[in-house]
Amino acid sequence: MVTIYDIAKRANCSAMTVSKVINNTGRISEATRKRVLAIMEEMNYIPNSMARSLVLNETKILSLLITDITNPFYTSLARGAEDAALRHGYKLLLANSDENADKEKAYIETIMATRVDGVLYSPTGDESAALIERLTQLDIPVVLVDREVPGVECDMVLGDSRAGARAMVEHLIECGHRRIALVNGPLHVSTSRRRLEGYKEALEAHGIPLDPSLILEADYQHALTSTIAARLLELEERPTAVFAANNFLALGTIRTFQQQGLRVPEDISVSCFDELEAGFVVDPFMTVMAQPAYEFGTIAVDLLVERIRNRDAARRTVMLKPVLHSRRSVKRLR
Amino acid sequence: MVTIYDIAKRANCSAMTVSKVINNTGRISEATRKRVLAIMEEMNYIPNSMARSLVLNETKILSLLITDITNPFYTSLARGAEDAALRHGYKLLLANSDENADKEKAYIETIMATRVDGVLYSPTGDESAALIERLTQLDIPVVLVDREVPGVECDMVLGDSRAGARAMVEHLIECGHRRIALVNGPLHVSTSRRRLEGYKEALEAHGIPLDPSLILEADYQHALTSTIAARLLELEERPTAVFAANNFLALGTIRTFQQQGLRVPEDISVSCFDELEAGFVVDPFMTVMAQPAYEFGTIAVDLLVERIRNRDAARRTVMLKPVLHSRRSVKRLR
DNA sequence: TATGTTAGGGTTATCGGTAACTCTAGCGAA
DNA sequence: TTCGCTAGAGTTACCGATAACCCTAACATA
Repeated sequence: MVTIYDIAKRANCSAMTVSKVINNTGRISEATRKRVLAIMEEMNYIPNSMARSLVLNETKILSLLITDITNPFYTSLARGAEDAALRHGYKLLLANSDENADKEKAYIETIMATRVDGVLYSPTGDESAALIERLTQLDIPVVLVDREVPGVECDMVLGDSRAGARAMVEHLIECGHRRIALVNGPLHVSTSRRRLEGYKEALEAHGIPLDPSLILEADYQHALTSTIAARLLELEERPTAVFAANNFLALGTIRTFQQQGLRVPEDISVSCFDELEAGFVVDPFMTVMAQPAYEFGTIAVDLLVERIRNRDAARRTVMLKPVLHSRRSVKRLR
Repeated sequence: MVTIYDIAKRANCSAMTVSKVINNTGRISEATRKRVLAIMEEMNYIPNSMARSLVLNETKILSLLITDITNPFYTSLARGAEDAALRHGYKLLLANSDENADKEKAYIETIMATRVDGVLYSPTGDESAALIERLTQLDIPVVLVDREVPGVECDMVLGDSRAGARAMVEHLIECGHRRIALVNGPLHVSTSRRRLEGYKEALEAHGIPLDPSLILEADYQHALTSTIAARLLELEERPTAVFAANNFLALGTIRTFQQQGLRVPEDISVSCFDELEAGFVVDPFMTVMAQPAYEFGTIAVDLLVERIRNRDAARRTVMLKPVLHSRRSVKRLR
């Protein structure tokens, strides 16, 4: 591989001169500059960013750690983050923890070893606190995305899960539903807790008593949802509507219902947090509380870059409002 | 940031000893090993992978450059690649060219500067040949994924676009369609060319004359599809079925038809290459020629890792068979 | 007793680049 | 003529880690 020393030799100058040409620093005569540039071109020189980072103590790399790369919410977020990072002159290193704490830990280790300049972090749960702590100890700026972690202080970009959930459940109530189930994510994830809060608030505001048998907890990925959702069908008094805490939970729920011979929304209504199909599907079916995923990414990167520039600035939290899209999966009763 | 020198000082030994403990090389007494390990833990030591890579001339990073991170085909592929890379002890650096040659070039530059050990590369088109050439010149192993490039020799993992397209069009013919349109991707992408071939083969095999007005060319992303698909509706004799060369083209086509008041499949049938909805959608609608995207990723990484280990091995091409999923978007005539 | 071997470690150079400083010729001002 | 300045370079040390080699005490062997 060609180095600046090879260039220097051929150009009859020192490596420092080549470095100065590359970085446009110092005083270099026009003639020398052109000669060096020509030789760099000719020899197909590619700078070694590791050597550079080693001495500059800066990589110009940001890391984005998400929990599910197959979820459109996170891919949109990633695209937003990528676009923003490029705008700021950073590269984006994407990592996917798959909602798995071990994978997450391994990735954090890699991220630290890579000496990235900052991390966009969607933690798998409250136990991620220790990992965030380590990043902070190493003085690596962190912006939490989508999920917060109790006891951890840092910049965050969050959706308003509580208000969103409440609005969705109130929508169901307005559609005439009173027996409304919640298929929630695991409670060690902040979004699940907030969505549960919103659910409870809505019921209470409308004088509907809380029935614990209508509240289920699954994981945020595909696997277990069906067996869990099936419990709703075994209840003496079935719910008329289900609110799922994310898109994949809704999908699993609907599949379960269909396997049991129920039609959605004729027999039972289903709605969820996060967009599910739009953009992917011919005729969007699901009533959702959509989040501006792309903006999650861009805003988080903006915060992160500012934080890198100024580590002492006040901590900020940006709260993004979700939007209700009323579609066909919810039936209006009577 | 803590270095091995800091550890060494505290442990009363040389940096080399610390390095040996970390890498399990050389001879170190059990007592010293434990002492060093304890101090590393205590001081929160994180190795600097750049310094390491610099001297070892190896990064243990693979790069995956795809053209559209919002397309489920590529996210599945990415997950496969990630899993396989982790299995082999590599990290995966994900980059998204967005079907944009400039972005692609910039990413290739970054990839080279990062000195990754290998590249999984889905090129934006035939013009990518020059970029691949540069990678090869720098002796960076490349595996092409999904798309080949004329004149470029390297390992490849491809889908059988020709056979898949032919089988799909023959399926349409069996369903009674004879006037079948092709909404194709740009012809500077190899998959478009192969799908066009398959389309022609199928027609010819069944004695159906080729009508050039039924062959359209759009880009593989969302933007222009609608205006292009609209042309089909202006024809004197409309097609009864459309075969779209990828999932997003199909989506744009269907949207266009619906905006014009046509129903799919009652008024016109639509099918496409690549899975569109499965996994994302309640009730998959589209008849598709699905590709094993996840396997594209794992196999490509396997090839790449083998290539890294043995640069002189014979070049290999793996061809993956697509599978027809017949669903509701295609109507059986008569 | 002399020599060889080995465990357990240390020295030094190097990877590719950059910061901070130094050097020198040529020119202008005093 | 002498001093000082400046344009246009070059020197040196260092970033953090590792390879390759070197060193020494202790013990075994001839």
